[in-house]
Amino acid sequence: MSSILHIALAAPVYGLFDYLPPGNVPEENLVPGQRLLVPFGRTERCGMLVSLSNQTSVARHKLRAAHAILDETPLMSREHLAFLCWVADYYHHPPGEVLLSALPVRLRKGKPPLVPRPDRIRIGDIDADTLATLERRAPRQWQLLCWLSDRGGSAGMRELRSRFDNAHGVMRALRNKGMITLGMADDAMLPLQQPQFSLEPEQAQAVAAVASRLGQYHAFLLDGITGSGKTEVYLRLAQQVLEQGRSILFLVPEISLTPQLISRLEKRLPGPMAVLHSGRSDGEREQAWQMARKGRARVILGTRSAVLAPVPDLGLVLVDEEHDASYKQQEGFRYSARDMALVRARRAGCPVVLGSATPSLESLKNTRDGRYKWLRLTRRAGTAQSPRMRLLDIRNQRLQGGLSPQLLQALEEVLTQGRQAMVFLNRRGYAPVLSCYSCGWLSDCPRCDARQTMHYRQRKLVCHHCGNERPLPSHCPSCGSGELHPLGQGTEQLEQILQQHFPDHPLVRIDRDATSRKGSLDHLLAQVRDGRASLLVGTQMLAKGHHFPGVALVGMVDVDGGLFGADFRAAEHMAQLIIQVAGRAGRGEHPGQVLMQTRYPDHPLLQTLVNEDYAAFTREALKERAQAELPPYSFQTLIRASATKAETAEQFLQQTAALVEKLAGREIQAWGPVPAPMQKRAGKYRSHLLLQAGQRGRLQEFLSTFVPALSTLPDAGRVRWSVDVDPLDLY
DNA sequence: AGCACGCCGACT
DNA sequence: GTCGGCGTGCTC
Repeated sequence: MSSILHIALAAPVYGLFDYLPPGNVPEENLVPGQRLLVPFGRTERCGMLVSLSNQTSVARHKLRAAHAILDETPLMSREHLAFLCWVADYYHHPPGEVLLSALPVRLRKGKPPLVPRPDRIRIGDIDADTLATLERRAPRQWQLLCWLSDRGGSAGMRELRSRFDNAHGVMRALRNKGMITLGMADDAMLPLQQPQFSLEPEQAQAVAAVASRLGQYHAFLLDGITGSGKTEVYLRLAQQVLEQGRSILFLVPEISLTPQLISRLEKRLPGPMAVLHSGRSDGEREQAWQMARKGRARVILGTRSAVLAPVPDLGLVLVDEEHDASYKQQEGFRYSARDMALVRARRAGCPVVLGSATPSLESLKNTRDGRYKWLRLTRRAGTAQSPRMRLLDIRNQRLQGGLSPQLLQALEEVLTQGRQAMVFLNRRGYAPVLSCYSCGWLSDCPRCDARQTMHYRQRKLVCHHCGNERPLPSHCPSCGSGELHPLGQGTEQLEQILQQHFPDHPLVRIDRDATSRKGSLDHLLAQVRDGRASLLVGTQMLAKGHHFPGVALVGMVDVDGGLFGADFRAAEHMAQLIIQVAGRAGRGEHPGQVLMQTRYPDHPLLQTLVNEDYAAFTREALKERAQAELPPYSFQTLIRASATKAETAEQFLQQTAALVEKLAGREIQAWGPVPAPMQKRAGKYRSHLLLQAGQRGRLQEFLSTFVPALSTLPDAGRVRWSVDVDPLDLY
């Protein structure tokens, strides 16, 4: 009885690779979910055993034996493997890349799992004589022992670290003497910290609605305005799920996973928490991943990729700010963590809650269709009032650095009252382009169809699309004249202008340039929170998740950018951004005001947002989408191709379009090939073919024969191509 | 993705 | 005469 091992390998090849079992290994030792070392071409790779059978479509002589088993116990359950295979199938992405991207980096490379780091410290054997000398000879060790004994002889490692700086050396010394022991917490449920306050009626209703469905799949949209207390709803639900001994997967957007959120959850939810996100080191991520896998952490908090982490006994899935674009991976394996969160909940048989103040049109449509239950939080907690929004018509205005006299006036008033104000501009750098007044030269990027942005302090020109940079020229590279001038504004310039205008009011700028060093964002945010800074300038980083209760005025320098975007989702994203930014104002007791500069004050999108609300905007937008048969009323898949020559990419997609025609019925429409909106990017020419269908099932069925056939097209080897199922933006 | 093979320019 | 540039092809 010869077994065939079906193994996933990280290679851009569809399907699994078949191997024979390693020599001298009893077959019962092979379990799906184990990693194996296998020969692959001339090298050796780490792969994941997905299944065993006695069948293979590979010629007998090509089969090779695996070299070794890397894990005694499998790293993934069969259910989790099945989920990941489902994901690979849905996105028509090579299963090896999907399965291995769900592993922490070291494990993916075939390294042995890290030894679990002890998370608890206990008093060991204390010898009276040694103790006496310790007080004099090693005061730090003495202090630590006293602290431990005050807490009943044991404490959590995290607690210890926050209490003692650089506890590592002290601990090692004590451990060598046997005076302390390190180990794992016994996972006994700690008592819940009951909150001291009660819920608003709407919050209580939302909690009750979800709680009534614990133990079964049900999807909820928690549609709650900024400040209405969505997080409190999550926390109450999580507490109930923990009491049942099940786990919570809590997804948040990239930017909002802050130390404040982590510590808030830690205070309210008992037991260890696994935090998974890209800002942590590989080691930290692996430790957290293992905690999740073994069920030692019952709360798994993370960004996009956390949706792929193994979580046994899943009892609740939470997706905060579900509309956020960072849930969609924009390169390689282009999955949507929000959508996969729903799939996971369905497979695990547990509720899923999507929360947002500005739900995506997709989710709103699902509530209309009855697929999600719509839970609304319409009241701000406490006495906080919703901000007043006003448009500032800047046509025929004398602007100073892009700021109108009205906006400057309003800022002045707020600042002299001793309150905080925020100026928002979704463009970093000093100016989006540098130009020569004598010859018309522009700071074009040599590798993209884009301009290089001027960065003043760093004295350079940078392309925000490919990263290409050069020193800031003092004279025109084309005609040699000294008449170089920046055109337009970025946050760096705003900072400078506002500083000159309000020299007595300390200012903080928050954008990717100002916060690139680890921890600098928290440092800047702290300055705002404790009132050291009264003026904030920044990009959309400001709009996400941070609370600024003291901000009484929000100025938006330019809301016109999103009004006429080429992308059909541009208006939706702009509306979400405006509402999210507006939500930063007046979370304290004062009502805030929001001033938006525009040259199109009559634009229907702006009118609806200002005179009505986001809900009114979404009703209009959904009508338009339905009429145009655009998502969520249809389903799309984008085939992207890029090559060093524009014709090569175009040619491949023409072959692709012909293939669509051959394989598809009327139900699949193909648009293109068309050059991508920014055709040249990072030195490559990019082209698109958009597929669309009225039904998801039809499109999926088509893709499952179509995508594998793509690699057989004549020019497939000459271009880089990728399949983007449910593309979020068409760039 | 790696890694090789393979055919054309500047170097000990 | 070789070292090495990256185009193309394969990996159970």
